[in-house]
Amino acid sequence: MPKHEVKSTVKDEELVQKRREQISRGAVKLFIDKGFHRTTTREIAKEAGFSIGTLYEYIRTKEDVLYLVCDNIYNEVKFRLSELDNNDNTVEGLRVAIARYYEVIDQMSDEFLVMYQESKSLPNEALRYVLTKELEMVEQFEIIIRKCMEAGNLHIGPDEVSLTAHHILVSGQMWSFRRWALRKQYTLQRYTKIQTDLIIKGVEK
Amino acid sequence: MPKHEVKSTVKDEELVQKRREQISRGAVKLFIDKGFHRTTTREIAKEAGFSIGTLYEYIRTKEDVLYLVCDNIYNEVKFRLSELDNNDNTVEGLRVAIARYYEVIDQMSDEFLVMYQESKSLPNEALRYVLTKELEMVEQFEIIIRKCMEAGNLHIGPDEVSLTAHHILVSGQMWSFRRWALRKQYTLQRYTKIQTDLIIKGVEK
Amino acid sequence: MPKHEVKSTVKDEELVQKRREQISRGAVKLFIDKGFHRTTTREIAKEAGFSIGTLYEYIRTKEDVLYLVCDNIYNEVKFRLSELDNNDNTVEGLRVAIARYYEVIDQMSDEFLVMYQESKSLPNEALRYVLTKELEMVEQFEIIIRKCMEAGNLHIGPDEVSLTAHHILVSGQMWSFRRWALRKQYTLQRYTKIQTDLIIKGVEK
Amino acid sequence: MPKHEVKSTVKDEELVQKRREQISRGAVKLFIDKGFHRTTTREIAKEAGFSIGTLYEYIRTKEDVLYLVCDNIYNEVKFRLSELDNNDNTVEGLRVAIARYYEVIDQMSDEFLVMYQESKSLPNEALRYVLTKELEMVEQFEIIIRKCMEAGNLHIGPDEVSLTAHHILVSGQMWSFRRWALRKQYTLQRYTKIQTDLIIKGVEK
DNA sequence: AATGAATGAGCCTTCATTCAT
DNA sequence: GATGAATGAAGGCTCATTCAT
Repeated sequence: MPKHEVKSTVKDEELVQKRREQISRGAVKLFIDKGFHRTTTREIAKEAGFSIGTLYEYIRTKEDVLYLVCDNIYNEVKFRLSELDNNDNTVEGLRVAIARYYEVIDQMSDEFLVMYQESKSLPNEALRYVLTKELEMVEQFEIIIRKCMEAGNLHIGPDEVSLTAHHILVSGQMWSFRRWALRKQYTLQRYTKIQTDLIIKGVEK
Repeated sequence: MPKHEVKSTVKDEELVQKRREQISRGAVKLFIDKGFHRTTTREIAKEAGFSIGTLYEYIRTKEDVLYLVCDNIYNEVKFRLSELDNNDNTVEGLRVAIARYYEVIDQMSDEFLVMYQESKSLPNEALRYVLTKELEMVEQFEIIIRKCMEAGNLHIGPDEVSLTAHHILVSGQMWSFRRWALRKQYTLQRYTKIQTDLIIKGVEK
Repeated sequence: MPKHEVKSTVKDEELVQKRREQISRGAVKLFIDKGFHRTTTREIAKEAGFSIGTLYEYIRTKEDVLYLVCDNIYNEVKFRLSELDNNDNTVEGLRVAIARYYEVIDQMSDEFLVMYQESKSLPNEALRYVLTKELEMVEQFEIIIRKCMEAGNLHIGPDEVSLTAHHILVSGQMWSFRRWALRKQYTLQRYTKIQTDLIIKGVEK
Repeated sequence: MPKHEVKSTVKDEELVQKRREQISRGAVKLFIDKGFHRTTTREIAKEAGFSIGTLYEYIRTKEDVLYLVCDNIYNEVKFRLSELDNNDNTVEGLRVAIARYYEVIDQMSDEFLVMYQESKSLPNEALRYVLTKELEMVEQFEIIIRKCMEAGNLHIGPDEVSLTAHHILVSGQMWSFRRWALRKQYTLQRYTKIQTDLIIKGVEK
């Protein structure tokens, strides 16, 4: 799946990166606050620190901004999770990976919300690209789980690998989606412990 | 939490109910297709079968329509789940309840998606009301779980009751949110079996 | 060639006709003054006597307005020329027809200018429709000329019929296009006499 | 009428000429294709082969480009017609001049169209200058006609001289404006013959 | 109670022009 | 002299909402 491309009239590639960073950073704030549809391009430009004309030197449509935002969040998540790519094939390694993932979500809770609530507004091609990235994250956990299995540290039906991976992601998203309910009752640490136990005991023989 | 009230200029309460039913039924279709923001009030009126003027005799703002839709979906879900309110305190009863819930979600998948993706656009008061309903559903499962526990059929820490209930809801929503990925690999039956085992084995001693 | 259709959201067909009349009448004034591109839709609405929103109940794009204007002018011209459709097969009858045509152009000089200078901005389909109408006018004169020939009152090669008809139209348009130069030196009457002589003597044996 | 002046910040007069040549040459292409209003200054700069900033070193406004284009076309036409300035006072000489003029138009048909359809967008002063040039061309033909008359080769009322000259120009423009209709029926040669006969027989005793 | 024409604030986007480098 | 990033006024168009009939 090729990266969805956002056209810019500006030639200096470095500047384009910098400006898009500004756009994305500003837009998330606004999207968190009012959602994609209620945010105007003028507000986005203002928040990014330049004029509406300049904004449109770096994007072609408002939807491009949404894509930029989603793309940035994913890359950030991926980057933060990349450190997990260790070779610890124990269940403990899995636990750590899950915990790390929850942490990332906890820190980027707002961004997650935006991404999941607004990505449906992406144009088709961009949406497919984002879904691909989502699958990549599922795969990342599938790999970790399989390594545990191959090392004989986890016993689990082959059908359940994918489901468990999905489940890890979803339980993480739950911490973001339902924080209005969950944070009244649980700390991140407690939530992590309970969920991880649920997942791992659930799949263990 | 009092029900969020939608003002109408029409006196005949029965007619109001009937018309709102029409509005909601038509609007869901549109929201499923294009989302709340991309759907116009004119389209809603047309789908409902009457004029834009008439639409505004039964609602005050477009957001009222969204509320009507969310409210209707919740009521439908609640109604379908109400049959579960039995006194079967066995783990098997819990299994059946979960399965029933998944079934409902499977049948109303589109409506679920709408509700969860668009409810953030509700005005504050209405949003709170909807969240309340969500919590009521969590509670419904908490009650079933507690009954199992009190009957000695399930052993589980007190902290985990609420979380397990949330978990049931979320795993159900997952079937709706991630159908693009999950339905390629699982049937509803298989999904139900695996998830239920996960949940129940996870919480059992 | 089917009439190019302009969509309207308003159902009352009579009202649509009335409003479009208003739009066209107002728009010509503005187009005469500033041309199509320099006229804004807001100005068109204001000149027509209603709000921008109302304007867009009767057209879909700004180009529709241009089409309305061109269509109206053509119909007006055609209506005014329709009285010529007599059965006078003499050269005198041709003279009268030409004179009548020049008169119409003289009275609608501004409208003519607009039509010929702006019609290139019409969307393709509408442009073709307008050209068709132009050809119909050529044909109208061809018919009159042929009748003269068949009655033995005019002798002219078959190839030259069409060209003479075009020539009549163009010499008429010349009175509109070059008025800045011609009106200094000629009255309409004098211009008509000279041109007609030129045309008729030119084609006569 | 003094030549309309286009200001430039660049001192080197030779460079200015060269650059403006580039601008004009590129712009005609674009104007032919999309018209003056739909062509952007960026496109003009690109087509000319340099940056938008550089473009504005040689013009002050977009309208200056239009003026440059119109001026260039006129000069080209004038240059091509200058060879006609012979001393052949026969009717044959007039025929040749007309034929030569039609040829030029046939070759520069697109440019003609641009000039006549877009010159109304020129600022007032520039428009007057262009009209002056148009009159100069009329005069050029008037002179040829008068020479024929004085040599006793053509008999024509004094009033008709100017009109005939105008007519020659307009019949030439007609070949450009109405090519969509005329070229289906006539070759340039045939068109030239018929039109010239019409003009000359028409004015001859 | 129903209709649908009218309204206008406000949105996204373009593009001529400027100016610091 | 050349460049191209920045600007913001202005344009076309939409759509939630109202109100006279």
